[in-house]
Amino acid sequence: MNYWLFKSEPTSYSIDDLVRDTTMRWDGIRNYQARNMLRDDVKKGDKIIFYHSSCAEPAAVGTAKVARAGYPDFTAWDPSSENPDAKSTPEKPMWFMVDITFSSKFKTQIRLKDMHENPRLADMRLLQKGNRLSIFPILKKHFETLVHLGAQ
DNA sequence: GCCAACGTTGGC
DNA sequence: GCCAACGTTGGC
Repeated sequence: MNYWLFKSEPTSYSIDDLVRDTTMRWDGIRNYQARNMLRDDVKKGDKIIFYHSSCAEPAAVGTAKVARAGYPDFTAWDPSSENPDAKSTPEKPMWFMVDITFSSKFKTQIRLKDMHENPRLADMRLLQKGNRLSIFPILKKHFETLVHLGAQ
């Protein structure tokens, strides 16, 4: 069992969209580090912190779980998709995606600035300088701390 | 393999 | 809108 943090811009896809959809495809990732994790490391049943980025109040807003482990991101070879990439083909897929399912929406969202003030979260990758990956692993204690704070 | 130019992310 | 911190591209 691994734990992850997934970033999403709420104007594109928010926790409320996930509440509505229940399950969604996490597609369109076009970064090799993130791709490698989606392909090799994100497993069914893994737990996810859903995080809103690039918005007025960046914050962890809920949890989800992996419904389907990595499989080829077919939006890459669909020219009409939002993130087409002609270098990826059905025969040789270059990009991967996973499916995630809604688990919970936090009673209180945990703002980025609050995370910075919590010593238990100090070593979380989200808070490291220069972090720009859209998904990355976190520790169990990070997940549990965020869930605990979100329930208050 | 090096590195400059460029593009993107994301907090502020 | 600004800017730091990347990642990617492409000439050499």
